[in-house]
Order: sequence, then structure tokens, then C-alpha cells
Amino acid sequence: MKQKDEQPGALPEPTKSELEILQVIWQNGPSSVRFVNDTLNEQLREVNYSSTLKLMQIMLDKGLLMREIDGKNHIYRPAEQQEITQARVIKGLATIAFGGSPASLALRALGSGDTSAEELEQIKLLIQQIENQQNK
Amino acid sequence: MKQKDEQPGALPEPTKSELEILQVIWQNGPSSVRFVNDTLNEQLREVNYSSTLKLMQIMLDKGLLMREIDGKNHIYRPAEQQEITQARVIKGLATIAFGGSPASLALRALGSGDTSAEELEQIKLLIQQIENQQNK
DNA sequence: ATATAGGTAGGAAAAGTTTCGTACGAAATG
DNA sequence: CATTTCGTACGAAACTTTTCCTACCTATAT
Repeated sequence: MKQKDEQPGALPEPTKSELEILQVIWQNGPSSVRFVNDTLNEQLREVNYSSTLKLMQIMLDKGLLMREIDGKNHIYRPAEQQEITQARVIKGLATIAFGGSPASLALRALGSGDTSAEELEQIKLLIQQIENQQNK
Repeated sequence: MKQKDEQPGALPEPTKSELEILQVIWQNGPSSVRFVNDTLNEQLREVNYSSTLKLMQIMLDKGLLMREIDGKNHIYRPAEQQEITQARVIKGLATIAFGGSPASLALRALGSGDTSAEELEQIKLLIQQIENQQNK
């Protein structure tokens, strides 16, 4: 029987609301709470300022974000590279819903959405790279 | 500002524990609670029988599962095709963490895991199909 | 018939996540 | 210098998700 225990140093998997916040920061670079909140309201859904603030403080606490003081504002940035966090989230989802296989997750993602020609090119390129790695 | 309101007929997005249960049923076909619980304990993590039972009853309630009575056991099956559910989950994740693009999610999924040669072939095939669609 | 094993049902507690009211401080405005 | 504005801090409430206890039913074995 397998157990679920994360290793000590690792950051936790962000919750959904936390991912929304990270997404804004990934897209726009280090940001103030005000900016994150405004962006969420424009792009995703209605959220109260103090909810966003609270969440970002929690994320700071968890180690998902870091911040620096700029005058009276605080500027937050991810503690970890976007790619790393995204990979961890994908791995988690693959584990619980795709038989542990990120590849079959990818397959479904491609099959379900409308994927543009450029995106297809990018993916073909990546596949090339992986194949080169494997044939070494 | 965008709002989050699901359309009336649609099923809700399964929670994490619910996905674990669906995964077992997807992999093994319609199953009893006992079987699902045993499989979870073997393959994923320790769960109490009555927790699994409760969750499956909730899922029945939400419309995620259907069941039929077989003697004293109840046999549960998904109310919806695996592909549909998975696509909905992916769309949700793409929205909150991949700028709304399932393709960039796919890209990350491929880049992060160890993808086998066969899986790459499958994906290349799918890409072919999509490209054919687009060039029509 | 009684005990035991194995199943469902359901309530309630526990844990996790999200929302928001309120206090308070500092800067800008009148 | 008083007032308004805009920021952080933080506790508590609300909501969601997960866990588990207990009751109860039925088939099986002693």
C-alpha cells in the first residue's frame, strides 16, 4: 500500500485560488496585491481585495511567494519557477486522473481543445527534442 | 468582468478524491465500493472503506456516478464518458493556471514527464489528425 | 436461533479552503 | 492638522471536502 507523504523541503501544491494568483504574476511579473486583484477581476472572476490579500499572505507563509517592500506596497513574486510549479500540478493531476501518465494527460489536452497551428508546431518541435534525447 | 456560473444541466467538476474514484472505475469498469476502496489502497493511498462509500454516494447524488443493485452490492459506473470528464478537468486547470490554453498545458505535460516512444507516436498521430482537420 | 461477516445509510466532526469585516498605519489632500 | 484614501494584518465566519462513527440490514456459518 502506498502512502502520501511529501518530502520535507518541497513546496505544497497550490490550491485553485492560489493558482489563479500565480497565473497573474507569471503573466505580468512581480506584482502588488492591488494589481493581482484588479487583474483577477478583469480576467477571471469577481474577488474582494482583502480576499486576495489574505490568500497572498498565506502563500507567502507557505513559501509559494516571496515579497519585497516597495514603499508602502508589497511586491510579490513566485518563489519557484513557473515551469516547476506547473509540472508539479500536472503530475498531481496525472496521478489521480490519468493513471499517473502526464503523456496521456497531454493527449487528452490536445484532443479536447482547439489547438492552433503554431501551438502544434511547438509541440512537434518538443517531440523532436524528446525523440533525439531518447535515441542517444 | 467575467463571472463563474456553470450551465444548469452540466455536471460539476469532480474533486480530487472523486477523481481518484473515477480513475479506478475507468480502469476497471463498473465496480463495487469494496473493489474501488481496495484498489485505492493498493494503488494510491490509504483510505477507510466508509470514506470511499460516502464519497461514492455523494457522487451518485451529484450525478457523477450511476449505480445498479446486484444482490446486496451496489455496482457503480460513471455517468459520463471518461474523455468528457477529463476534458472538463483539463479545461478547468488550463483556465486557472495555463492562460486558458489546453495546448500550453499539454506542452508542459510533455516536457515534464518521461514520455515513452509509443506515447510520442500516439501524440504525433493525433497532431496529424488535427492538422488534417485544420487544412480542410 | 445466534453470532459473525460484510454490506449500505447517514450524521457529524475534522480538515482544508475561501471570503470578508474590522483595526490600524501611513501617505496624500484639503 | 484634520480628513480621506489606500495600503497591510489578522481573526473569524462560511463554505467545501474528506473522514469516520454508529446504526442497521441481510446472508452465512456455527
